[in-house]
Amino acid sequence: MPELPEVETVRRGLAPIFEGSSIFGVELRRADLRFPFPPNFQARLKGRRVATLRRRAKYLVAELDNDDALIMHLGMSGSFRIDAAPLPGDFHFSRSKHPAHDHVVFNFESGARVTYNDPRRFGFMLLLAGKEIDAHPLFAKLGMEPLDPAMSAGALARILQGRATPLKSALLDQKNIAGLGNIYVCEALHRARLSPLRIAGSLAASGKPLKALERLSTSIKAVLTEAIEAGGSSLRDHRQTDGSLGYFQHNFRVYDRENAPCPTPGCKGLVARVTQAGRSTFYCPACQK
DNA sequence: CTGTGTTCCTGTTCGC
DNA sequence: TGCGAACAGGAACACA
Repeated sequence: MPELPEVETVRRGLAPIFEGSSIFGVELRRADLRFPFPPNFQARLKGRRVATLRRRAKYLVAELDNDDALIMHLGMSGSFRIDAAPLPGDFHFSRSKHPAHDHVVFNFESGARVTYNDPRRFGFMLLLAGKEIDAHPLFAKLGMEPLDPAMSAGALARILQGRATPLKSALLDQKNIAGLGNIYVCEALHRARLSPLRIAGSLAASGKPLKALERLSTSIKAVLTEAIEAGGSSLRDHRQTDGSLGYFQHNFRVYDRENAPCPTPGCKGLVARVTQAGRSTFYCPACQK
């Protein structure tokens, strides 16, 4: 599931539990996810208070009171679940059988419990010293946040200038813009009426008017903002931290809608599906140029 | 610098 | 109904 809007939705769900709370203990149900957990993972978290829970690209960053940071990535299938605090003496709460693929459990001193579940285990967790984050390989090359004020037609022009790669690939590359994934790239390109197959650099030749890039910038911000407001998208069984479903998937214009009529007013096209870099791209060949 | 293919895993869906 | 193949939101990597 998790592209920027889903990760942001998770962050908003977890923040009231994490921020200002002290970690009583962490349970690991296995030794690794995508990567092994860092050495002394549990010991380094125990007793720490979480200062803030922020998001960078598709990463969650829990900044701790000792200046360490817990980095969490949801991969393809990761999700968090918040369980209500148990009543005093509630044995069942702590002893009940856990669902399949519950890999990490955070117990807070407040009694709140947050469980990380990830069937495919493409997600991972790291512990970094606060100072190390920006220099870490996973963060050092990340591009700009698409909802940052710095994101603009001009910024897109600088990124895309001279690039021979298809526009979709360029937008999916986290080194250019950080946080877009397959769904929202398809959706943003449709809104901007730009073909995912178009060579990225062709939009940004020097001296070229920025009109198309203005549309792209606006579309990216709009689709992400709307998706966050809708609580993200729930494909398959993905849920928010409180168990409710996001509903932005009902607003997809092209994603997973092969052969559906193009939703652009007045357009007679049908949504097509092609493969780029091994992944499905959905777009309207009639109105996306 | 390119794009493509592969890999890490499991679950769901689709075609026969 | 069963069974195998294809495919799925990410991202690093090797390779040509």
